[in-house]
Amino acid sequence: MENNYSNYDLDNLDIQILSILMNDASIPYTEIAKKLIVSGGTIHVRMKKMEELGIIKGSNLIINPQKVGFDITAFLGIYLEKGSQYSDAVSQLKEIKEVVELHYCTGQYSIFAKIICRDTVHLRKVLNEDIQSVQGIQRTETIISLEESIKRQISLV
Amino acid sequence: MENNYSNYDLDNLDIQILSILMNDASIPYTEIAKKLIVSGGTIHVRMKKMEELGIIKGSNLIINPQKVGFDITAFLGIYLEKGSQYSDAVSQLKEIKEVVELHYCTGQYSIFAKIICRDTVHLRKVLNEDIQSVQGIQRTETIISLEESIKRQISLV
DNA sequence: GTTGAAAAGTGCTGCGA
DNA sequence: TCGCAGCACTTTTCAAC
Repeated sequence: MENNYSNYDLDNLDIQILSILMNDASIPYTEIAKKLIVSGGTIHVRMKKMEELGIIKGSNLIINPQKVGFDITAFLGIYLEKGSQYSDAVSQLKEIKEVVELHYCTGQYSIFAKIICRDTVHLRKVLNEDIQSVQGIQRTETIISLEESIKRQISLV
Repeated sequence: MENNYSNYDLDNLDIQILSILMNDASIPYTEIAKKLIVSGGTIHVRMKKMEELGIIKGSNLIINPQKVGFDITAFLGIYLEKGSQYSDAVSQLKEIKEVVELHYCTGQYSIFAKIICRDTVHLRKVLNEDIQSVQGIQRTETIISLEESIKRQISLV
């Protein structure tokens, strides 16, 4: 695994290419090339470089979870019995497919998770059965999202 | 804007196409067609249908924020003076580029936000200057992520 | 709704500057 | 290191099933 950190030597062109593709990965290289006034080959070389450096981790399709029947987003603050149980708890939480994001945190919670469920019945099942059976968890606090008003990537410029 | 909700009549083929592309949007239709034993044209028709229905919201390039110099992820619980100030606060928070996710919530916080910053200096500037200048905010609680252990999409199957 | 193949457009590679 | 041109591949379209 490559080391994290470091800005490398991303120049302005690299940043602009990323900025465009971060919002829509389906834009063709030739169009980006026209917009930035370089050749398509240059875009290709830059992208390849950034892929090799691990700056680009891939691409994914964004779907509307509500439209495929997943209607509830919740955040879960998790208190662990002991901090040392973190990695154990994580590997158990990874098995729960509804957990889409998980952070090791400062502050009141040891672990902070984002989960997406179909409906209230589904959420209750995940909270009461799946989460509660993870060893090392003392107790949890649930915050339910009633509306996701912003969802975007960081702005590089 | 199309109405949200409803499962539509996504059949098994639609679900499987989405499942593949959600993890890697660069896989060619022809390859998906081979895997699911249908023609490339069918994949194309299904994708077009799902795009028109608003199920697919686009695609994006996943970048490693640390490698482009964004090293700190934080969650922000925001208390509003009055609940009625929500939409006003949201439009002001939208202007802060470091805010990448924002939810209207139940529970102790009115608003829950995710922000990504370059370093501690940058974070302090966002918290003390940008967030504090938003009208209607009473106080905030900050949770800093020391490690993102899981980051994925929902599993449709 | 699906298929298969033709047409159009894009990505990739090597040579030259 | 960058740009250009040719080849391979993909997406898109469409007539036929």
